[in-house]
Amino acid sequence: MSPALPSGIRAVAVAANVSVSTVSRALNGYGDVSPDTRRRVEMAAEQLGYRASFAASTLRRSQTDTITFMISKPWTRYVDPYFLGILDGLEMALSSNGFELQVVMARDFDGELDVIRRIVERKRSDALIFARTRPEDERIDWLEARGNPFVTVGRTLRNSHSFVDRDQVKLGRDAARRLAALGHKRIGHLTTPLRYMYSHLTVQGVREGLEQAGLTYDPALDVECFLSRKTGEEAVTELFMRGPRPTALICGNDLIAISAMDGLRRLGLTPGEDVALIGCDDIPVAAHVRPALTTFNIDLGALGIRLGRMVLAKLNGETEPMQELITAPMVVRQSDCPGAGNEA
Amino acid sequence: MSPALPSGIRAVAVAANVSVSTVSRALNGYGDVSPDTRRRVEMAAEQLGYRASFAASTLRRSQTDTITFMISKPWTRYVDPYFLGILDGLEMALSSNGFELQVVMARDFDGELDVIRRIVERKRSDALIFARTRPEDERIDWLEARGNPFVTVGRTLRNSHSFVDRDQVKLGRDAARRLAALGHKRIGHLTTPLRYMYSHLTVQGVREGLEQAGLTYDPALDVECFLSRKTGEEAVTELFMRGPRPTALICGNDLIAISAMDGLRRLGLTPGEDVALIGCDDIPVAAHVRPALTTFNIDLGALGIRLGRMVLAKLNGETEPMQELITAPMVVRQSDCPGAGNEA
DNA sequence: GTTCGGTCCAAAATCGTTTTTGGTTGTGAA
DNA sequence: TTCACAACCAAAAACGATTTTGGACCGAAC
Repeated sequence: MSPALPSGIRAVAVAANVSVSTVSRALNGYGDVSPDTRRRVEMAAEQLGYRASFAASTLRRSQTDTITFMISKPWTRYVDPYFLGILDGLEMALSSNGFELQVVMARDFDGELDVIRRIVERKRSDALIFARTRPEDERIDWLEARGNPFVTVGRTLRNSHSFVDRDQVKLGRDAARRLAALGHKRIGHLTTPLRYMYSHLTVQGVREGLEQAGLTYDPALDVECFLSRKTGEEAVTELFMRGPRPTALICGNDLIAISAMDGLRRLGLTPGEDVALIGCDDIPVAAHVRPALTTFNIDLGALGIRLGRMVLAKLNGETEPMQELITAPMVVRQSDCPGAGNEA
Repeated sequence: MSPALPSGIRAVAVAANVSVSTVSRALNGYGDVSPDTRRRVEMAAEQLGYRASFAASTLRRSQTDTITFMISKPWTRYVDPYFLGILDGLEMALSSNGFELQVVMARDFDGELDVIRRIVERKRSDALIFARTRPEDERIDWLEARGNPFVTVGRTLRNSHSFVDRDQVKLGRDAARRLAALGHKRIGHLTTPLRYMYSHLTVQGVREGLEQAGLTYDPALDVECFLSRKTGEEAVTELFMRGPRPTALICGNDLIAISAMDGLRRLGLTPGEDVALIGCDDIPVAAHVRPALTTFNIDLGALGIRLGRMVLAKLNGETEPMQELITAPMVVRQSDCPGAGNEA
């Protein structure tokens, strides 16, 4: 009985007429290999379609060269441009440094920590990234306690970790101040779910903006929207039925704003004339609806790139928390009309 | 010098006062382990936060229990609901069978095959799934030649492989027939990029529908849209400037339709009154724009689940190609108005 | 009192790399 | 001629799990 045919790196070694260890050194760019030998090995590998088994090399090096991004599933159907835009930039930053990006999905809120634990405990990834942070976030607590590298998109109440985030406070402030400057006195706010930290930051910004403009903040003008259930349309109906009507609406995102327009029309009001609207995110359709939506643009690709840089720095031994805020510029279109206070 | 502290499965074995192999058998649900021992092992593992290293168990079993979905990057920013909706259902189908879903992104078209090769040659995944197939698709050729399990969303010219797909032909037919029945004689088509197979199938369906309705198909009424560059807005301008104007537009997707509305208004036409529109995909805003968009809904979650089932069947040894078509029902709203032919 | 069958478990081989350790070859200087 | 030193390479020891192989123990049957 002849010995089994060699496979894997061994086959390459045979083909290149060289030892196994030499193949490894040649392919991984180490020294101690003559240029000639290196080329011979590379050609043999190429010809055999050989690449080091991920499992084997990971096991030996205890490094995956892989970064994992976790997508929160409950939101996927509605805020995808958000996630995919980030992934776009992130992938670019990582792949140009020899890392691979890999994405996993969490079934639901409770599942998120489970997903993270599976990844980390099974050592499938060198670092983690996720978004949609909560004011108190057990995922962050767990990762911090375990000392695992990670970066988030979004802050928490403690802010003890590394993150990249949009400057939501400024964004809320800018929206409120613009509407106030346009003469609006009663400004409503259709917020994104308050389960998320960024919603609170926006509320805070709106409040600051209103107060800076000499208006008082009235919580009764805020309605929390859940895109999967309560759209802007329903929120508008509720808000306009229950008390003195606002003349302007700050909307937590563009989808809320666009469906709110529909709700306004249902009440016989003309969005962009009777009621001003400002959205957030500048999704592709924002420029094409009527009235064209005034909103805040965010360069998601750039955000992704910064995330990538940050996580790579962490893997390079950086231990201090890194925290970056990105300013989202307002894109003025037509939906933010002057308020009655201006006409008076 | 005392021996190093045991770690990994060995630590569990010590804690449970049992041999290493017994721990493995207990944790993986094999026989030959008494219920009592099994519980002791499970408790020890739980307490130590132990899980089998992915690399090690993969190496030994040469199975990853992981399915990879590849997202084509060029489209991410615009057609995202498409991808994430599918992933949603897919994740569900896989995780309930003990498999993990993992997503990778391809930088560009040429990068797609590279990504696939990396995954397959490094044995990172048991099977592959991807969408956006082309009439001739080298990814499929490569995977077929190598005999690697995979399933696609979308067909090719040869159709020799397993896929799940929307019934684009029927969809195009339905759209054309409806508009014809509404009295339209000149029906334009703003197509998705013809690089993709599904665009061709839609064109074919539209053509069939027109001919069934006694109209002749005029290629001069088709304009190819690239969402990143030529939006529906530009396409409408081009189409309406260069010849006899159509009175109805079939749009390859909702984003094209919504931006086409904007283009129509720019020409002084009222979408949904002067020109009928039908979109495709039923994205979240479709119901909220004015006029509310008539479009085709597709249950992406269901599509994902079918994909998952199919790929699992393949891993269970099924070798025959499996091919499923999903019918997308039309959602009638307001944008598809009667044509002049009806009024005459 | 053996022998046999079951039930359980320990030791060792294995998966395919990387990395260490040590050895061989050849060249130039003493 | 010999020695030191490069420059290169082969063999073997990891990495951490799974799985095979074989052995211990116990009760029942002959």
